[in-house]
Amino acid sequence: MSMELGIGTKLSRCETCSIRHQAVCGALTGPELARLNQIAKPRKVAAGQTIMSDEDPATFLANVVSGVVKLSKTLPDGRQQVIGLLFSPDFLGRVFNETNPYFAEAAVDSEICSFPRKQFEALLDEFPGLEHRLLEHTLSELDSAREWMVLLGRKTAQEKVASFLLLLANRSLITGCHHIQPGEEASFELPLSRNDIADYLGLTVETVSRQITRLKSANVINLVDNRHFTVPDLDRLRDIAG
Amino acid sequence: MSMELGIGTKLSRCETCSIRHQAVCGALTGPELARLNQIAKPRKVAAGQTIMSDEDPATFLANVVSGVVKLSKTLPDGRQQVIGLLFSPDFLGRVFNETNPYFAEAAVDSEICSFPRKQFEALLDEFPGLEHRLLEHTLSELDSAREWMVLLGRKTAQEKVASFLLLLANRSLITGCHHIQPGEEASFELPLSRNDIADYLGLTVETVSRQITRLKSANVINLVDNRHFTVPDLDRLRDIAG
DNA sequence: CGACATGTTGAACCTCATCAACCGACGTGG
DNA sequence: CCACGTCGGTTGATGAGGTTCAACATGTCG
Repeated sequence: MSMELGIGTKLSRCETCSIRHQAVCGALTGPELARLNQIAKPRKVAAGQTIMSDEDPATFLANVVSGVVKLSKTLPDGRQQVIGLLFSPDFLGRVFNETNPYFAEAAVDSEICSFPRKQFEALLDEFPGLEHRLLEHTLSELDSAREWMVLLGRKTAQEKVASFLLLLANRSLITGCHHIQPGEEASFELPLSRNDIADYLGLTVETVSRQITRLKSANVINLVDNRHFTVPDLDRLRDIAG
Repeated sequence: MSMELGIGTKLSRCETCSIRHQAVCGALTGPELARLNQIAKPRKVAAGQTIMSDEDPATFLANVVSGVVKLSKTLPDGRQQVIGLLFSPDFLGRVFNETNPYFAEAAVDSEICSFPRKQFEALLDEFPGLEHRLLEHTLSELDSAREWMVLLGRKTAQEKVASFLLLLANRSLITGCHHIQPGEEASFELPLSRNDIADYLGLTVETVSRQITRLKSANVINLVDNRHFTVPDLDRLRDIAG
């Protein structure tokens, strides 16, 4: 049985999970982790597939195991705003609430590990360490959201695009565990279409496109293709991002 | 001793606190509440006074007991963004972090009840119920922040101003426990200067001023003075807010 | 090959920012 | 007591940054 523990027994899925220590699950060990394992259901999600929708009841929560998840909200008349990107050890969904607070879809091919909401909440109640991890995670999401509010409210198109590229660079460096040698150009992937980038930055596709070509002309970035770019000098990008 | 309990003893400050059940403290009773009471320090803050600054180390946290607290962030070149308003039972400050994530100042004369951060964190660790309350609070702050991102990124000046007035109306109705009779005009207070409103909405003072007079001309709102307005028909305001 | 999606580029337009003047309220000092 | 400066708010004229609309390029898939 994969949920038994002890020398010689088979390891459970949670125990061998690649993000075990980074994600909220990191709070649990032994029999506690086994309990989580019982309700965890891994799932592959292809790029473009929706994971959860606002309007829908919040039936499950999830960890992002790999890939990128795009969170968005839409105004009645169709205007859209991307309100966040979730990367590898991030947590997805809304605990203690009956409806999802946003629309979530896979930006690139991704893997998530989902939990039925009610059962996960029961575990939160039972294991304060788990709830603590979730709190820490929520707090840092709140910090990021507020940082983004400054961008949306006060930055120019140029600064917005630069900030976005910088964000990707930072996240890629973390999750990829990639160390750049001085002088080495780091290469990054754009997990979003121009349209989604625009919706993330509160701009239009055209403006995003123009600003990207402008950064390219200024040799701040190089485009290897529409979805990959390199940054010769991160500090210069940082300056422009403000 | 005010921290002892039992029939006939004097009630502690926390026990008689007006927001005791609404704030995070609501999780505690009896000896637990007494522990919180030991580290709680109430404080009056005059309008305009700063409460905490980013850059400063996060030495304390607080509950907003009365009044309104303005949270903001400033770009190196001085551009400012108000990233949130805190009302009566809201929680102020950043647990588990060495520096404050924002600049906080009293928007109007306010009272807060502060706790040394380290000691409060120790209580969180000791009383899971307290941490749970804080999590719930943080989650709903995150929801609001994301809602505001839609406003900042996608709404027009007109919609922004209308949304802001609507927000005030909603918060006033909650905290004031005020029930509007059908046909009765509800009256609200603007806790922010035009300048701060602009910084909250990602606009300039001039645009805010123009949009307010526009709403006034359309009879959506009435200004009794610069800091007070009434709304004859909240649904109309809601329509304009989008 | 044509249909479609995604991205870039150009031109015209418009919303909102900028700059400046003005107004009323308030406090201070001659 | 009134002139004066200051502060918060409004209003007007002008202009720039970003949107809108449209054309075009490129790549992909039936």
